[in-house]
Amino acid sequence: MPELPEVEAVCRVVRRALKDRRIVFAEIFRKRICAPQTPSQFARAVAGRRFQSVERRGKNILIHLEGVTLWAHLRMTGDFYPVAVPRLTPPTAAAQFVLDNGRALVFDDPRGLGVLRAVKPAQWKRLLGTLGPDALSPEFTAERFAGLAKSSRAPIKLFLMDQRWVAGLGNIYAAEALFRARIDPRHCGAGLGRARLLRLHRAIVALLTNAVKSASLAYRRPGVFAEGETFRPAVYGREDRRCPACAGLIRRIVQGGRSTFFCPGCQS
DNA sequence: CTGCCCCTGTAA
DNA sequence: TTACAGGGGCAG
Repeated sequence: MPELPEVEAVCRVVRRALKDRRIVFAEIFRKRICAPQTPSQFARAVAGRRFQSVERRGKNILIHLEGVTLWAHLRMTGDFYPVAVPRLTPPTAAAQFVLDNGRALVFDDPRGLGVLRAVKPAQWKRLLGTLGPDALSPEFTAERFAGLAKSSRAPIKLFLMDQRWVAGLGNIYAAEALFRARIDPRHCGAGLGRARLLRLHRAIVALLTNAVKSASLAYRRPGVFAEGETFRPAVYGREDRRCPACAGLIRRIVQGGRSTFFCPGCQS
């Protein structure tokens, strides 16, 4: 999935598509997507509502409509994009929102792991309450980050991916940030010095800031989050290839059931 | 902490 | 055929 930068790019697409629009009705093609709400409950909740704003926190998308909020999570393969002709919805579409200008916003999701839900303020506030600060928000300060990491006994890679501490990093950017900060993903936060934690904080912010620009620029083809020059991981997905910094071989290990890529030479 | 689950697609 | 995929919730 889309991690913070790609989700941000999707938010911009949604904002542009829904600006000044009203959702006439919604169609659910995969009922799991809105569970535990039934498709008709969900559709009824958003039908006829005028769009207000889009908010993002980490990888969560809140589409505020008049009177109700549409909470969306793209998980692994979710994606929003506008279509001109609502009848020509692709087979992978999980849901579609038909708008008052005759166009539609499609929620596409080949794997169907994504989440759509109509929520009231109390619910989405509770949801946000479980999340740490967005990695690109002013609340994500070096002090706060270092303080939290300092008391964590989990491997730092897992700490970074835990949305309760900082929201937005996933498997790719966690690995890339650690490479950039030259920190071994197996170390625990408590075992890292303050200087290294501050360096990691800076690496995260710099990496994501840059990636937001690339992702938004690259965002054109539905389902494709970054292509070409815009996305060149240094370590992610590059097992046994050469490290761009030291030319040593990149390694793959498993942490929390997911692949971690790192350069043993650079990251200690 | 690990492993399994949700689902489908793709590559080895 | 198997392993793996940028996520996350759950049970043990």
